[in-house]
Amino acid sequence: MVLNDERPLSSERTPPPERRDHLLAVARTVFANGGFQATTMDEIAHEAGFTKPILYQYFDSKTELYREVVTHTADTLLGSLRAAVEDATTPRERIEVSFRVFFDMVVEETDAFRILFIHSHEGETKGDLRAFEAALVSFIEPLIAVRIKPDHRRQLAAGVVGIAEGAATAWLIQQEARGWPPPRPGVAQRLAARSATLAWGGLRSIQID
Amino acid sequence: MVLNDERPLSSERTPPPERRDHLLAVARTVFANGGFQATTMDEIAHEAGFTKPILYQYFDSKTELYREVVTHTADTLLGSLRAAVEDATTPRERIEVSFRVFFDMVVEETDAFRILFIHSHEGETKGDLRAFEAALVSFIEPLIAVRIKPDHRRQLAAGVVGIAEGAATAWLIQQEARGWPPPRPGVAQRLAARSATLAWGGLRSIQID
DNA sequence: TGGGGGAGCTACTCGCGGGTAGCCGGTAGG
DNA sequence: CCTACCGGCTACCCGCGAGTAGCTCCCCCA
Repeated sequence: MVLNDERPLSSERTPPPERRDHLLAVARTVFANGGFQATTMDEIAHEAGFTKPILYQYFDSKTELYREVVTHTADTLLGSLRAAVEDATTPRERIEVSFRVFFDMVVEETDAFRILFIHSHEGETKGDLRAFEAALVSFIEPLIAVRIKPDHRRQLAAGVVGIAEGAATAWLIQQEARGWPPPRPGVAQRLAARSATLAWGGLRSIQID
Repeated sequence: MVLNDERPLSSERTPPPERRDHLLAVARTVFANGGFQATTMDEIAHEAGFTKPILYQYFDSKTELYREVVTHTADTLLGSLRAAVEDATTPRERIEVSFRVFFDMVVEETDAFRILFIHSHEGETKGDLRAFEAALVSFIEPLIAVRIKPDHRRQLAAGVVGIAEGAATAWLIQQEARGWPPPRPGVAQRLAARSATLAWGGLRSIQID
């Protein structure tokens, strides 16, 4: 319950409005490194240059904070995907552009994806993650133009999402093993192009049923 | 430090030797339902008809127990895969039989796979899981006969594994949502055949680089 | 029928970390 | 220069669950 009269606040570090975003960003990084359980609120607060009570001014609980991190990432990706597909015309183009958007984000927002794919989720955080995966599959589903049974289409969509996740996970783990060097330029394009070829080639060979 | 002189032990429920296996099996089910964190040792012990101290006679710690569950499953799957591929002759056959083995086990040993794919692995348990995924990718890698760069081959292998995991996860979640009905007969074949088609078709369209 | 032994259980300790009460110091205003 | 206010921090509480000490009761044997 902060009434927030705007006093000048002379030598302030980060004024409250931006502070929330800052805290979210820090939380994202710390969660990315350690996962949900292993990360403590003290750790996040300290990393952000504050202490726990401040954190609790902005977020009701650890779970809440984590969910916000996850859903923010998920929403961002899904938004980008939808926007990108708008501009594409052919089915193949839609698949390719989707992979491009996906891997661009994996490479540029690595922390976010480490949370989504490397650490998995139990308990309170499980639901959001499943919803995200389901949303990805549902996004891909209508892009599959073959005339097949709904459950077959859904399975193929899950497979295509799996291709992306598999390649992304492998890349993330490799990067981690190498101590997070700066990503080689063009790596996102390469990952996307190869995955798209695999997926598209696979989809082309599906028989109508 | 049990010296285990073999006295008859008349009206024993489960004699120590089998008891360990029993406990492992129960642990697998309970972990499958709740994941690592949410499951307590009390819960496992009680579910097995005993109490905590007994559990600690066979396993040094919760983490140890969990790791044993995970590696047992992983080893079983990898063993079956290796055996199955022996008998196959053509590359396509090897891919197909691998998917068959994989989905057979997903459908028949559902609990094991819920642990591997649906639940979380942070901290201590993370390493084993990653090793398992890496082993799967490494298993698929040599089955890809195209002449391409090593990193490209590895990425494709990760993609193929992703197809399997994506389809498996989707099926598991669907089963859970439906309250774990008995799997429809032939579902493993269907999942395997469709996934194999997707993967094989995709691999066929890869360009040599 | 009494005694000894051991398997298994009850009931505890202890550390950890999420969440919070209440103090403290600095700044601004008189 | 003194005082009042308030942002932020220190220091605490509390529940939970992993791991364990030690009791109990049952079974076997004398």
